[in-house]
Amino acid sequence: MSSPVPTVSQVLTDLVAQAVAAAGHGDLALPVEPASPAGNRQHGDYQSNHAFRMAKPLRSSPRAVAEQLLAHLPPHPAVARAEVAGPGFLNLHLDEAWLCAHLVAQVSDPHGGQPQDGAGRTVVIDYSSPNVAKRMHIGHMRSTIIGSTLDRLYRATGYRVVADNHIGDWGTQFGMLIVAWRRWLDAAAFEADPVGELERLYVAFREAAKEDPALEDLARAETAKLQAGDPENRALWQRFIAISLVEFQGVYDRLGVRFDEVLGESFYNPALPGVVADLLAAGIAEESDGAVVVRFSADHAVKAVRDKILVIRKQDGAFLYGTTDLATLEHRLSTWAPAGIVYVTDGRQQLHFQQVFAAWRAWRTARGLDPDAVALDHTWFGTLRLPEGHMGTRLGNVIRLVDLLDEAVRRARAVVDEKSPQLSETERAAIAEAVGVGAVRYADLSQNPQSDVVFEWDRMLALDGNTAPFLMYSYARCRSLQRKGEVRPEDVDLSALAVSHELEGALVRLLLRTPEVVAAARAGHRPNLLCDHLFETAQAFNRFYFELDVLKAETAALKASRLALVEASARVLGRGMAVLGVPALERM
RNA sequence: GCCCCCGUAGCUCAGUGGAUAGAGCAACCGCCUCCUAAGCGGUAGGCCACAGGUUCGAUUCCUGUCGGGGGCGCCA
Repeated sequence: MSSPVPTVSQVLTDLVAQAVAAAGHGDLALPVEPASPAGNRQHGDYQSNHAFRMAKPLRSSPRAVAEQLLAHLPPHPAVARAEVAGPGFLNLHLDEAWLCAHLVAQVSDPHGGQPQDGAGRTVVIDYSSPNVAKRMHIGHMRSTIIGSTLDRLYRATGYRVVADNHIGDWGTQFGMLIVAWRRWLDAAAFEADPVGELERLYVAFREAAKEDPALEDLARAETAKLQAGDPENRALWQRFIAISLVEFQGVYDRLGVRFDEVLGESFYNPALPGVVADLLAAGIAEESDGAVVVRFSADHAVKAVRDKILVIRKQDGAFLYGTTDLATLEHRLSTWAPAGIVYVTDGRQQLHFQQVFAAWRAWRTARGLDPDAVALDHTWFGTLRLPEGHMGTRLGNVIRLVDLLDEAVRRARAVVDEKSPQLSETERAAIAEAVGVGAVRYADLSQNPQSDVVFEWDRMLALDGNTAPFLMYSYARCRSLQRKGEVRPEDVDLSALAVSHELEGALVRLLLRTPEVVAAARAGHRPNLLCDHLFETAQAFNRFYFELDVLKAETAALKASRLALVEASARVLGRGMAVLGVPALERM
């Protein structure tokens, strides 16, 4: 329907590429370094550092090459002025009328000017993956929130995404649970909080087994019966899964998380003997002390796996999660033919995934198949710890995810009640829910995923400064202004946009950069880049809002222009917040 | 022992092979008769752990040292 809108960086990079060709250096086979926003306003809007790259092969000075590029730079409406500065920077000062027109084109585009570079490609994203029969705690938060944001980033850039929740629904804990269920079930407690009761039963079992080791044997027997298809155990197991999924869904609905598939570990169970047999037959795996292992050589290309062993079948014949991961990989590849698979887990699983990937690649090669048919990516995040140390069900210091959300909403509610007492009870409750949950999501997303996190309530639940509520407030201000001015967003004449003040110019430039930032955040699996940018953009909006009059602007033209800028801001912020999973409210 | 991450303002953290390293919080000084003060402006705060190297340019890349976290055959 509409032609795609290039990013500003793309327009300028193309221009530099043309200058390279016009200067007769098109044969350098050197990809043109993308033009980047200038670090300092005095250095223009964007800068091209490509002359530095070209200088060496040309045996010339960067400065001289930059001068040459400048001389051959084709005229373009975007560029008001270009100059060479310092040792060889090509500084580009952009034309504000062009910037405005480009911003209007961007925000009018169905994709918000977001290049759809993933069009036609599929990516599977594996995230959240909680264990059945346990309530989700804050340890599940990072995978869920970061994963769902990667999901949104990929979709925003045109990919077809298969979000797959690989839940932990298989394993020896079910035997324990079945034993405990039959002995100690508190029916009333189960009625009130089903998964909470399952969790209590599990902990009770572990406690009791310390005193009475015979319980372990009973549990093993029940696990074996379950795996052999015993109808009673199987029915119980299915019930555990069903109630757990209901519980998870409650959290997912609040967090704005949804999956395309929920294929738990048990789904792959039937395939596991075949995987092991195949790997043995292919010579990838071998028997060792009664177990089956994949052994990696001391000079393996992947340094991390050197001299390491991946066990895929235990001495007792049971399979491990590495086995399941291999079967899962095969299934995903044959079912969805993805260009990539992204696993979002804790950083402590780095070695595990390196081993699984290496084993799978060797297996592919042994079958005469392309090991590079799919890009495997383990996107890991830093460990979440409590100020006092580690957290665990058995340590008894877990913070449940629902409790975190409830506390966030409670704090948000106190602020809403104070700031907006005129709103109805229902509306204040809805705002508090959105603000609280948004704050939690943003707190996790706004730092580098790979940093370790020490969980602190006040930081996680902050409502001022660089937080989701700040973005939400900025957006709500746009809408408030439109209501007061009695303009419907869809009626705003965007073409009236012009820059008459440097605060407007700064805002326009930031709004225009958003698609570049979304692309970078997706490519680097770094949602925090988008958080930073939206925060900066919202700050620029608030400065504009504070300093300049919109509805009371001196002239009709100025008012029209500023209303256009407000609408453009609302669209960009709203779109960006949607990618982060932070709700955009009409008022707060 | 080997492998992976981290060390940036008082605190919590961003950041990039580019020009003068940023934000939030905390501290201090200001701004609501005016479109939402969940906001805006200002002051103060730094050997980017340390030492070498790579180059036009290193906080960023490489090597080493020190300090912290994590992982390393039958848990996930």
